[in-house]
Amino acid sequence: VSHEIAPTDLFGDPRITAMGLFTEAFTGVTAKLATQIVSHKLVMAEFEVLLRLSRSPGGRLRMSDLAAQTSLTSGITRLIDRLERGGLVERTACPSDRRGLFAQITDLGRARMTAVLPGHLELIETWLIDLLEPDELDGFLGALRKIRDAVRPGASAGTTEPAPAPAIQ
Amino acid sequence: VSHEIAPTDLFGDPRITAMGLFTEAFTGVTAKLATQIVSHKLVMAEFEVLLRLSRSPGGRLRMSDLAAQTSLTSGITRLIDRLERGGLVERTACPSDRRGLFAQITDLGRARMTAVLPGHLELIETWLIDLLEPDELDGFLGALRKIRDAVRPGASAGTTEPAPAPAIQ
DNA sequence: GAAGATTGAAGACTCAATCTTA
DNA sequence: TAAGATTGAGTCTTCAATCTTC
Repeated sequence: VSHEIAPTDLFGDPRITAMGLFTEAFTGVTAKLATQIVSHKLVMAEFEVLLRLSRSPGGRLRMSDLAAQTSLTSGITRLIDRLERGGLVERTACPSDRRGLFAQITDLGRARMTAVLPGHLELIETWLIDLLEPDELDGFLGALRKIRDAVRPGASAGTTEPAPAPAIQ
Repeated sequence: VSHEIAPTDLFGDPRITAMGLFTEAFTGVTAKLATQIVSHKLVMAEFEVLLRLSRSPGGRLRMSDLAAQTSLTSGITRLIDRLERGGLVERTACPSDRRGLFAQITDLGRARMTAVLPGHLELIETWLIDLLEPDELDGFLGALRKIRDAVRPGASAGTTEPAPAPAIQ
């Protein structure tokens, strides 16, 4: 990109700058959202789980599906423990496979989400949507989709389409 | 299936989808980078600290500056403890203010970074740069810069004047 | 009193081992 | 034997309290 930078200057590489921008923008927005979520007695990971359950048919998902979809690779058991202790989710048996368990959102859980979401959406609007011109936003989301599809093949199932593809790696 | 979404459907709001895309893309890229960093006996936060030290004049920064710049709000002391135990950084006194301490990268620390960075840069190229067309990348980085400047005023030190802090959270 | 940094305690995450069921 | 889920041990993070220096 730039001819003025010596090829041995690893630390000043523009790719580092690009990734740094990605990190600072994302963690900055996330910090805004986290503050509001915490004010409703939830942490980010709990909010994420409740949101996915809210959007799932029947308000429930298998523990293993939650583990695959969220960033929590192995901590999902104790996260559901905490939510269950607070009455926001319930564990229910899976009839077709007795190894499996559903995490099911409760009425209290839905009420909590209904309380959190309006403010949450406003913050997304303020710190993401409103900062960009309409076509700039389109380009931004298009780029994110390309990246997401590349780094997380098969992850487009839970967000827009209810069709759950069997996870193949 | 294309039908209108009811205005009261909080859970299906497109703003949720936009933020979800942001999250999945970022965490997906980060996961790729983390794997390579771990293979060099570092974790992401340690790599971040060493990178900042590498890019700083004299290879050193105040503990408080590191705490402010990274996502570690209060854990910087123990992170430097670990790096110092591994011989990658050293604590040195700050002559002008005896309350302060510098974290200084060692030769061993620089060598470690020199070993990690080429592969790191390749991964950024593969999972971020190469996925986008040149002008698409420009637009993407421009959008990230706008967002970063809004959510982290003052983080773009040296480029432009720091923006005034927003009045409300 | 306030800022820079460290410490202890509590909570959360990760990894491997374990248990049950397919 | 493999998959879904839980558990225990160790590590890391967070929060408030503390100590030193400004």
